[in-house]
Amino acid sequence: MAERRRSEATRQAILDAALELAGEVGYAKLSVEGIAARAGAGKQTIYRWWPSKGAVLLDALLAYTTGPSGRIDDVELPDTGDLSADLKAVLRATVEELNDPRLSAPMRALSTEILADPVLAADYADRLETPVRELKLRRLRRAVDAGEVSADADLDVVVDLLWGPLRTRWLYREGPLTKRYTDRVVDTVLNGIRRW
Amino acid sequence: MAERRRSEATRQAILDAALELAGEVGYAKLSVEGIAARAGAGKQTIYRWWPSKGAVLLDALLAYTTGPSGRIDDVELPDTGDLSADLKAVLRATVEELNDPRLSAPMRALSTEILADPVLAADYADRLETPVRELKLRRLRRAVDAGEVSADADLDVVVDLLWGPLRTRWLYREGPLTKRYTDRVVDTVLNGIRRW
Amino acid sequence: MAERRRSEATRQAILDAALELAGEVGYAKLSVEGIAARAGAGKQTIYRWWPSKGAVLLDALLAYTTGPSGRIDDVELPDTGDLSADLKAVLRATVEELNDPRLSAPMRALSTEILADPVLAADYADRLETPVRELKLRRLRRAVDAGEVSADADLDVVVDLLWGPLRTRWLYREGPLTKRYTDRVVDTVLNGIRRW
Amino acid sequence: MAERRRSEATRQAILDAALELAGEVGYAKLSVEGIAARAGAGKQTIYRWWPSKGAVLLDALLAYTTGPSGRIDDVELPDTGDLSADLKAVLRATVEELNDPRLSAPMRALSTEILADPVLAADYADRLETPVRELKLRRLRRAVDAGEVSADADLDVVVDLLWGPLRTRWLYREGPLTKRYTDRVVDTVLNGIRRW
DNA sequence: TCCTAACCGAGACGGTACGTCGCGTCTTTAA
DNA sequence: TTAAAGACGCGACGTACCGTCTCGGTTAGGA
Repeated sequence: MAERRRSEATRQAILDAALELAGEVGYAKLSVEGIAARAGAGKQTIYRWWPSKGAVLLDALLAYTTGPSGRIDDVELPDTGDLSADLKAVLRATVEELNDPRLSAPMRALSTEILADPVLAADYADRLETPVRELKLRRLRRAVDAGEVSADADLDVVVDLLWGPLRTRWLYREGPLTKRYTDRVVDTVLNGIRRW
Repeated sequence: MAERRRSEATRQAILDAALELAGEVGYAKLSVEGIAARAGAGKQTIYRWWPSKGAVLLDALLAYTTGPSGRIDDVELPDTGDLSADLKAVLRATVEELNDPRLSAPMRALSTEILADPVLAADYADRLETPVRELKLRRLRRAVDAGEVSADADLDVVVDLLWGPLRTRWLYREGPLTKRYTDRVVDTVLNGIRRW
Repeated sequence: MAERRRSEATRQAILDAALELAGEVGYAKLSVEGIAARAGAGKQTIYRWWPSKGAVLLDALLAYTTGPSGRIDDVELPDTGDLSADLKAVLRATVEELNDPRLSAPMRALSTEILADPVLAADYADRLETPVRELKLRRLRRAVDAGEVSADADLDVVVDLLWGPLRTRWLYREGPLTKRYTDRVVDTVLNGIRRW
Repeated sequence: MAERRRSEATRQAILDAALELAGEVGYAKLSVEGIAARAGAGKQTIYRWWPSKGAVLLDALLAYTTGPSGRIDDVELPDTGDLSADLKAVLRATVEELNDPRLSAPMRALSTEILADPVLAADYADRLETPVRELKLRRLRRAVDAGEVSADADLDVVVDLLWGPLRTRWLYREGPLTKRYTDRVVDTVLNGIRRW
């Protein structure tokens, strides 16, 4: 195994410190030096195990959102048989997360790192974006099977339509994130806007 | 009058330098010092007129995209009477812009600044996002009037659905930006995914 | 005449401001910008008439110490016939001046400029140091004529011996400037230290 | 122990660079930035260990004048039994030092800093001025013991009389520094100027 | 159980860029 | 023509972090 004598306590302290500091001081003032100091760790310890500040954040967020198991795959989106209701419920939960500064601040920090660092972007895609997208696709495929959704819909595009606007709105702070907004997104995606 | 004896030549040199450098060295290495050096200007001259690196970029991009007039409002999206075709044409143009590093690099740099700076975000919204959104809304309203689009569609949401996914895909580098992708977005938004 | 349409009021305001600021903020923070602002003058006005910050200070101190006449030559050191008493009186007056921050601070500022600027040093020598030294030499020559002082004394050296130590002590802050100290200097210079 | 893991090589490089630059560019253009660049060191390394540019110069001069030992106390002024000859020899050596730009330029730079910075002045007094003065006083006390010098002479004043005029002449560039001048100073101080 | 390597905290180091201050020059407008 | 005002290019300031590099001290494996 690669990491043999790594101190688990220190690893946790660093992830915690990163999350806390991102929430407290914001992305712009988040520094490796600061994380190390808050964690009571040496800078070298961070550089030994993570290639960048963003990688620390990614690990921290993954650990935080998935809990101790670290597994995403064994989760499923709700499936009550009513796609519209299920999507609205999921998006409402997302809105709640994005409105919680404890989670939102580190996510914004991570996003900033991702924008500037294609390697981190790929890592993020592999470890968070893709598995989560797979969840969403599974739910949509079931809706196709159930005859709720047209068989020739491009489900990848549908995922982007459902979650993309919310992310953009949040990132650019283009407006308040409300449940009314996500409900309308779901309705519009389902029904389209064409007048028949 | 506000700024009276400001040097127009220097202002232009700074905006040009900012755009060039963002394209050449990328966001992470874009520095006020570098912009000043490239422009043959003093750092103080930049700090005198712009509150931040991002504000310079915003001005630079505005000047670049709107040309010498600086006006956005007197532009209109194409209206051939076929909404689907018009939207696809516009989004294809957007794809082309986002695939051009000369424009894409500074836009990415600006986005990074916006994420971290709410003041800049508001400025961006006022001066670029809102006027451009208004263009889009005008075109959609005409489609409503023409009976192409359902009268009870929330046009603000529709704008987000049409342009949001593209922006997200570009920002997070989640996949290639192709005309096929935007065509499908348009089709899906227009038709919806519900099976009738 | 060289200076034709020069504004006397502005000249005075600048000299006053220089003296005041040197006293208030100390040499290190004394700036042309500050003097101009305090005097309500433009920076260019200072650069038009003085070659350096130090030259302003020199003019300011000359104007202050000599009063409106601006003449030094028609002054004389006291001559009561008792050289020792006269020298002690003069040096006590000097001590008093050096202990007065209103005069001492600008003088220290001027000294700092002189150390770094040989041109200013020459100007200072011509306009202040040399005339004052001449006063001192005249008094000593009278003491020689009166038979109080040995005819083969090098009076230039004597002037340095009498005033040099005080200046060094003041510049380097090597000890308190007291009348007891200058009295002893006078006694020692007059009597020598050799044991007969 | 205070400073533990400080790099001795860097320390030396900084002191050397400071001395060289003071000699080459003069005080006015001596900058921390320049010293760091010349020494191949970061600015922060200088600020970490010295409170000011002047403190670097003081250390550099102390290291240079005392050699690797760093001790002043175990030196003695010459004592041939002839005070006049001994003093003249010492002052002639001082004249030579002050006429050597390699030493004189940094000393002038240090003096300029001392004028403006009382803290540095105190440091200078403690570490250079006072020990050297003690040397001088020891030689004079021996002359008193030998009966060469009157027992009621104030030896502190005598030190000032012997070395003060030279320093003033040098600092203000009031005249050439010659051996003839210092010889006359010694003679005058020893004999006094009173006509008996 | 001891030895010894890897890991740890701490933090100095050479750098880069920050945002600020003041320099001396310049240009504009008003008197 | 002089003056107030202040923008300009420039250079240095002192600070914050970067990522790399020692330094002991500690701590867990394999001998």
